Amino acid sequence: MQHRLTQRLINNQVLEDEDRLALERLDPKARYFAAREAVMAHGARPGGVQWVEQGWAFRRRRLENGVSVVFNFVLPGELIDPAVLTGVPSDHDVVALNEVRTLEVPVAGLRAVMSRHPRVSEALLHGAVQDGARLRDQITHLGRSGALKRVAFFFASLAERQATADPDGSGALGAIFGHDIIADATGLSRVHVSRTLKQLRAMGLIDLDGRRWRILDAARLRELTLNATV
Amino acid sequence: MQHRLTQRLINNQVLEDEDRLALERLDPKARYFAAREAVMAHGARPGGVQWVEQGWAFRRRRLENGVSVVFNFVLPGELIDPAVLTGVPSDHDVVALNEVRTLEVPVAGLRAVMSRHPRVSEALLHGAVQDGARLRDQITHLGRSGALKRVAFFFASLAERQATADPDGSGALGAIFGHDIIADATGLSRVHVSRTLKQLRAMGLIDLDGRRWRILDAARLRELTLNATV
DNA sequence: GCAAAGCGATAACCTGTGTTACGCAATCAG
DNA sequence: CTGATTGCGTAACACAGGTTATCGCTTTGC
Repeated sequence: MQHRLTQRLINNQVLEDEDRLALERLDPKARYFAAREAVMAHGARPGGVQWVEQGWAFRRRRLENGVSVVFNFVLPGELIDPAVLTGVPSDHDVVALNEVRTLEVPVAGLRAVMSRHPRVSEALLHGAVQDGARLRDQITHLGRSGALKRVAFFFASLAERQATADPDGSGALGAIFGHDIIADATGLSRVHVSRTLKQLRAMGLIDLDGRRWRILDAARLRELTLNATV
Repeated sequence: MQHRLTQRLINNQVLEDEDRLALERLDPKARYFAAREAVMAHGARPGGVQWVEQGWAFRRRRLENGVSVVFNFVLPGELIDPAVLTGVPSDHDVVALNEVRTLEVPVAGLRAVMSRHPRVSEALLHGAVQDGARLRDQITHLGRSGALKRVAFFFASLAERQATADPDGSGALGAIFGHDIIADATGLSRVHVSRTLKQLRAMGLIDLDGRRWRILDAARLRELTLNATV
């Protein structure tokens, strides 16, 4: 069976057939999580490498003061936490947004594949580098933009990522989440998120469709965003 | 010659002797940069992988509006930009803080070593994962802490990183930089950075020694910082 | 089916930080 | 040696966004 991890790694165009086969031969074990259940806990050092096969999750860190921060979302095909490959305990938890199915292989197994199939390592490195780029974008917005741009950025990157994972989409996001999560992802208060969402809705960029956010105009959302000089 | 990249990769404890030898056999070429000179430009897709051999650099992104953001510092032994290994153009530039010497090997050369020495890839993956962790810490502070904690965090992480790179240090930082860089790294205005530094100096945590910052109390700085629940 | 809890909207008020402006000292260019 | 530039300190003022509180609607638990 060709699962989502290989699909995604193949997208990065470094894998050859034999690499793919080796990954598939690992025969991963499925795990299921309900919405809001922790797929992996902060501080854990699990013995298996997991990736999302179906559903969405998000990365969150809880602080002593009860404050929490949301980093980004984990979409199908992405590793729950690349850090398990390095043996370092995780620095955040990963929480299921809706019903999530993951696949898991033993760390040792994947490492063995990596050592015999260097392109697999390379592909994982690509993933980690891409992750870094997304985090830098988030830092850029947290540091240097106001509420409207921050929330626009939040939705724009979500829309983009969903588009690559599921190109036929209609703009409705694949998960349901409330203001609190947007607040933690943008560094704003819940009240101010509410004010800002109202604005974005008035501008016709997003809308709430039942309990599900819908992206109405991804291009204009992206324009609102802070853009780097080329 | 054992250079800084191998030293650092060895610190991650994945490399064996043969890996180290392969890296050293690449026979890197030295390059020199003056303070404030760009080691690598945003948008570049260089043919060589560079790492810092001596001196300090920092990562910065300039935006259309003239605003700029500083991500973090590049210390000896660290890659200028892991993205060159993935062929993706760089999303920020890397600027020398003082006199910097880098070493460079052709991308193809390092990739060849990676494919024959899987532990080298693994070590690079470790580095990328560590980088991600640092970026998440920065996001945490930008999103959920005030000016004092942000600036404290800036100095605390600088102090820690310098301590691992150069454990015998006396608290004086290995580079000279002004308020503008602190402002871009913390997402504050220059004026408010000035106010905040005054506070931190009054608290006896840092001090200015000529034009060089000195960390007086790294432990208390770290305590001031936002800490994750374990 | 009802009470309780959760979530979103909105209002009033407060404050941390941005902005603008100016003065001073140190460094630099000629 | 001197004028220009750059970087830091400080003050006055403005405002974006935080905080607290209240209300209504929806969902959840029993």
